[in-house]
Amino acid sequence: MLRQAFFSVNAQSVKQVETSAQVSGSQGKSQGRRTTIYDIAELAGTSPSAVSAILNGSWKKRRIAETTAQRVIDIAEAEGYARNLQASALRSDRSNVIGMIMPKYDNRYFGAIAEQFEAKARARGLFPVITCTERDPELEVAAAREMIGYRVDCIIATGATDPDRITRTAAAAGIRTLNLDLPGREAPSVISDNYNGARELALLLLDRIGPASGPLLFVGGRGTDHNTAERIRGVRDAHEARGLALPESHVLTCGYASDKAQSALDTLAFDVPEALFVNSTISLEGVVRWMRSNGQTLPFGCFDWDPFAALLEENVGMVKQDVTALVSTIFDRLDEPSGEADVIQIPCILCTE
Amino acid sequence: MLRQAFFSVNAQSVKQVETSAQVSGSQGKSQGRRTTIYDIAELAGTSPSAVSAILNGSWKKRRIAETTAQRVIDIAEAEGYARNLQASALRSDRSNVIGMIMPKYDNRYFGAIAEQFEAKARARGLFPVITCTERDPELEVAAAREMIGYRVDCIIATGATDPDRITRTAAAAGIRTLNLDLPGREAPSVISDNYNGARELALLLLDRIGPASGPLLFVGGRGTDHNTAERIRGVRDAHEARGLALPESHVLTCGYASDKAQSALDTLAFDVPEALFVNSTISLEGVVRWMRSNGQTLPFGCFDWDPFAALLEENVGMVKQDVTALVSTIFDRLDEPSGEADVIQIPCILCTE
DNA sequence: GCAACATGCTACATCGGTTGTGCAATTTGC
DNA sequence: GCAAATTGCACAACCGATGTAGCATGTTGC
Repeated sequence: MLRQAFFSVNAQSVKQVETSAQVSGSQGKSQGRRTTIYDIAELAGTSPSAVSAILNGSWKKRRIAETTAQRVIDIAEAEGYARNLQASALRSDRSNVIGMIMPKYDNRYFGAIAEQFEAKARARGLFPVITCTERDPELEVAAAREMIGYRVDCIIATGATDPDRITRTAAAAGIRTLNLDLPGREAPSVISDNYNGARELALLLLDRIGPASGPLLFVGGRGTDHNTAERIRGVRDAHEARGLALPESHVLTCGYASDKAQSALDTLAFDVPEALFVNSTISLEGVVRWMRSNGQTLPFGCFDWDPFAALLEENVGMVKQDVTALVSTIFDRLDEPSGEADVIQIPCILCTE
Repeated sequence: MLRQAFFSVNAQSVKQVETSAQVSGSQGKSQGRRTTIYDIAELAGTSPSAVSAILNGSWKKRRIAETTAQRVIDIAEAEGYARNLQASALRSDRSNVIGMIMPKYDNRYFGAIAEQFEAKARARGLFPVITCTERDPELEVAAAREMIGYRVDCIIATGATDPDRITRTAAAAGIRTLNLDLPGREAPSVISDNYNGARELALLLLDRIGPASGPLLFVGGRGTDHNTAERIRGVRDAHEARGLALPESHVLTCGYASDKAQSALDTLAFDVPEALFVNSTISLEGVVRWMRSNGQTLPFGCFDWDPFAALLEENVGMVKQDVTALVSTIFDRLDEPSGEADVIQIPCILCTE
């Protein structure tokens, strides 16, 4: 690790910059003291309540003269005023913050959800706050509690291990929750149609390896997880549709970590089947590492899409979840009267080639 | 899209659940009214200030009897009390929130930064808030302003297009900023050693295609971006070290979008060089799509690592940025006395195989 | 010329905590 | 047995914004 002045000293392609203009430390001329409506009121010769009304836009209906408003707005601008949202939220009991609890950031699916959630939240004038809980149920509740402490308007629990616990915790403070990706029983949910997505992909795989090749190997996910269960059901029904059975031994729900998938395959007690159904891109990492280190090349399909995994030669197809539809549907449900705790399922997109 | 009661009706592998226990809507028995220290004080027969001290841990130095403390704690527990952090932060002027501004979530580098940032922040008792600004300078400042409104203790600007603008905006409110991944002039920065990472990878590529093969083609990134400039410098010096020149025509700084990379290659005015230096995994997506659709297979190296891209047959090497070191160094700098606006560079890891 | 009304603003209580100050009640010192 | 010290807590003044209630002016109606 090397430490140096701004722009490496030996940088030739980068213009050397004058250091005279540097602000020392983080203090500008306005030292620490943040401007409040009281400061502005004094400067403008009005009352704090007028300033408040003017700066939060409610001044028209409070009959404040346009000239006063403009004067205050100009001063606020000049002083670099930023409303203290804590104080505002405390008083008005509306934080305008919407929280999302997210298991991981290590795949495109959750990344896309995060980005679209933020964009849609901002479009509604809400401030999005995402927090990642590493699939740890304790951390999920802790994060929910923290968000409750900030009095967020709503919490969206994405892929939560125990969504109902989050719902109950939040409900105790009068805060709504919605479930995304994994369903809960006590709050409205929006998830993918895991069953049909998995069924289609399994059929594709089975037809690729031909009728005499026996069952697929299902790798990854948690057996207790609703989506994994639905996907297994889809894969099983696909086998049935082709006159095959999927034995229990061929379902390796070894969790979501890639190492787990790799070691599950390493310690397989029977001959490796002719194709694999992989239950997440993370598991797929382990699967491909295993294939590479064993010189195997087995065709696989994967539930979840990744641009580079899609280009691997062994790839037969990937199920892409419809993130745009998922996120916009969850926002639609925000507007529901505080609706029923039912589940909306969104069809997936099968990407072949 | 289909809508149905919890757990699909035709689900066979999933236990049917009794619906009697369902909470209707989001209201539990405790309807909306959140418990405050005043409620608890009344229940415990003490004063609100005692409750406050007990529940925020400062009760020992306020000499409050252990028995009283335990009684209050038990009541708080039973009532499901959650401290109003807005009020708390408002009064104490410490929000315990640390903000991060992030350009995208669509690659492993930023995903890993986000996860490690959150973990480290929580380990310090801070609440991490990340917001993604889609590489839009306006959105960056808007997000910073919003965080300032919430009086975050510090803002970390990751890969910011205009970090100094963020620093100045925050400084006006007395809030510190730090720069990660891309350096700024007015706040402490921690970035990767882009020059040496790029140089090493370029040497690897040049040696792979042999001495007579001419220059590489550099694809992706923004020319104005410090890291891209440093990487170009590294690539250029690598050429020089092998007695080659890197002509301007061979530097395609077409931005970070994958489509841009693809179309830049499609409209190339000269013969494609024998190997590519790709400046991000996102650009690499476009590059690989272009190769696939043109039947080309060119060896490439990429600055930034992706587990599946690493497994593509054309891959020669990937530069993995040391996220653990980057994030822990940025947290170290948080503790500096409010230090100099200098840049610390972290070496990268070259992944071949 | 005076009531009635509109206009443009101010005063003040409030949201839920935090914290310096102070004061009884109890314990200790001698 | 009385002063000094300690223990255990309550009071009240905030933090910054919001919104209701109200109070001066000026304007209109007749």
